Amino acid sequence: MSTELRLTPASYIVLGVLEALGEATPYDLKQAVGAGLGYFWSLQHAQLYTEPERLAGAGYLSERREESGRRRRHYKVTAKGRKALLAWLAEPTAKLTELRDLALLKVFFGADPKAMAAAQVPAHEAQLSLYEEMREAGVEGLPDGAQITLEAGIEAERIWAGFWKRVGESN
Amino acid sequence: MSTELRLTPASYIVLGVLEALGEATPYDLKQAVGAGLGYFWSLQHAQLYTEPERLAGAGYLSERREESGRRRRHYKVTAKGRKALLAWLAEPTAKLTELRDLALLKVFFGADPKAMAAAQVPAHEAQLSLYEEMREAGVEGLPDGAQITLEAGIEAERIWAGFWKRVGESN
DNA sequence: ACCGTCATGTAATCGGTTACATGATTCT
DNA sequence: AGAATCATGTAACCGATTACATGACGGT
Repeated sequence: MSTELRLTPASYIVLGVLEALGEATPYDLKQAVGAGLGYFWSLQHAQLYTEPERLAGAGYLSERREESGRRRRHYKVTAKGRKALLAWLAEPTAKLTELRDLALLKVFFGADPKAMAAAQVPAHEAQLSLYEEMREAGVEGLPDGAQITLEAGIEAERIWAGFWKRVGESN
Repeated sequence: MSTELRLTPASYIVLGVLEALGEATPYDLKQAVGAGLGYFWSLQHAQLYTEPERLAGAGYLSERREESGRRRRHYKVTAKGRKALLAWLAEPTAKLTELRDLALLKVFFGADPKAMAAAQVPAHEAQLSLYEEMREAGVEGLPDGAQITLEAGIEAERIWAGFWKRVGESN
């Protein structure tokens, strides 16, 4: 049965969110991802339809389809899916993320750093404010992982705002 | 003639490197990318064969093929290519890069932060050392853009090393 | 001569994105 | 009732990755 398939980060996002929600439709996933995770790892909404389908086909999810009306698909993590998720979570990674920052790429190839800074500073500051508000709003309720992730996001935005500010001010 | 085509970051990397090198084979590109840029935005070597082909097909590059021996392909930026590159460079971007960090993703979904920190701290510190050595080695020679990018890399690694260290030490 | 590594490419696959489309709801 | 928005999905394309393969070259 089990069609072999490669599990990508998107796969684990679906598994992880679904595990937290219990049972959900692609639209539920979209809402859940958009509520937080999506800020640092977003997915196209279409992928929240195709990825569960892939996973269900390989036995990581079970699918239940409504009989009437919208015939929505509801997915749930199976034992196999849960096992895969937990195995992935249990394995720490030493992998480093590449920056892949478009603004930096342009500067690397000779774009005017000052002009880039002028565009980047406000953008990073806005994102920083947003994250800080999120922290205020949900101080207690957040699960540990989400809390740590949010802190990471705040630090990152703070750094980049500062970095570009300095670039913009350098003589 | 001009087949329309979307220019991706990979396209601009090829254009940018090629503009700096004058004329080059895919292997030259690979070497050039690996020498620096690749640390923050890497490409598969196969893409350094297919992407120039795409670009040449649309008139952004000219192609010259060796008659004898290896029949290597040599590419050069055309006027059209140069124009596209410059237009891209001239347009500052306010786009923010998502973190998309695998370690953070796992922690978000419940992986043990301490264990993750234990794997991430040394990795980030090693990368930091590497960048600092690069800075020592090439203090004067680097073009401005590369210099700024390197500084950004150093800051980023410093932050992340510190971040994970704190995560690992928190009680 | 042989072997390992560097160099050079092609083929096949597929995840992810973009575009297209229609069904429900809610609000005025 | 009509418009706007939210919800839900499918289809097609394609950039990027993976896998496969062979050629040249330097050293022993």
